[in-house]
Amino acid sequence: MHAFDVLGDPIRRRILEVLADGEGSAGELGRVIQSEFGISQPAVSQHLRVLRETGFATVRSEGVRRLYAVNPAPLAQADAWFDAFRRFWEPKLDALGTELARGRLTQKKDAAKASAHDEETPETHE
Amino acid sequence: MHAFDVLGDPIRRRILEVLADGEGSAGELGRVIQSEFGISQPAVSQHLRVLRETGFATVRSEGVRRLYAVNPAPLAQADAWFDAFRRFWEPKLDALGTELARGRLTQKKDAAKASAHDEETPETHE
DNA sequence: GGCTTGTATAAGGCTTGACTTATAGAAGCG
DNA sequence: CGCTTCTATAAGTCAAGCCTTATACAAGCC
Repeated sequence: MHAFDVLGDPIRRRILEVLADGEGSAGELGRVIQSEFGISQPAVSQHLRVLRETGFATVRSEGVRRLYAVNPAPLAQADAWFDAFRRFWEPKLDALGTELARGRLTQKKDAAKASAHDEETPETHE
Repeated sequence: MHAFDVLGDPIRRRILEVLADGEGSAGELGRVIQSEFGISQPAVSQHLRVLRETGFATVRSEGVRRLYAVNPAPLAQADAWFDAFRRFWEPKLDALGTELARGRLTQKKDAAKASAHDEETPETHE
């Protein structure tokens, strides 16, 4: 599943937005999402699975709870697709400034580490 | 159709990438896409329709040709979704610098104009 | 151990969207 | 005009993904 397919689902986007405020248990997320979208607990759990398996979220167990958190690397990678188009709407910045603003220089290693997951170039075309 | 659903398709992403190098006719695009993905001419035309109808591409007729070009506004808007997560991978910039880098200040009017299209808040949640 | 709470998986139905082939429409040329 | 080129639309098939209900599993408590 490509990154943009993952982000194509409004429920998964919402889950990530909630997680952006800090980690949360499956139950907490479930209550928020169920109240907002009116879907069942298993449906939420299935979305969490997708986020896990595609690397957009990480989990850790704490007692009976499962605590989810945002994993930034795949998000940063998806966002990088827009690089080819930024010149259409961003004011000119010198190259170094742009790199700094984009975080490419300081985050290269992190991106490499985190993308050890998969989804690198799964299809024919990326 | 949400922006990320549009971008979820690898063929549509590829079309936009090709168009990033400048406008091209449906036929030129068709030849590239067909050779790369092995799909039919109508399939390409249908993808072009989606890009047109969602505002990601514009068309103008020139004789018998139909010339497509990138329309940056919806792309910029889709990219803006990542704003909530940039702090995870971007180095700190003072607020003004960030706004400049993002192009929000100088492009606000363009974004407003172009989003007259639709897709603003089509579903219950955005 | 048995109950309760928290979470995940299984199985099946339904919808959506992307493809195909066939065909239509529009512009230019002889 | 009739033919060719370029592009779009129509209709139908098929697969993928998201949902539901039912159920399983895991941890803590009595």
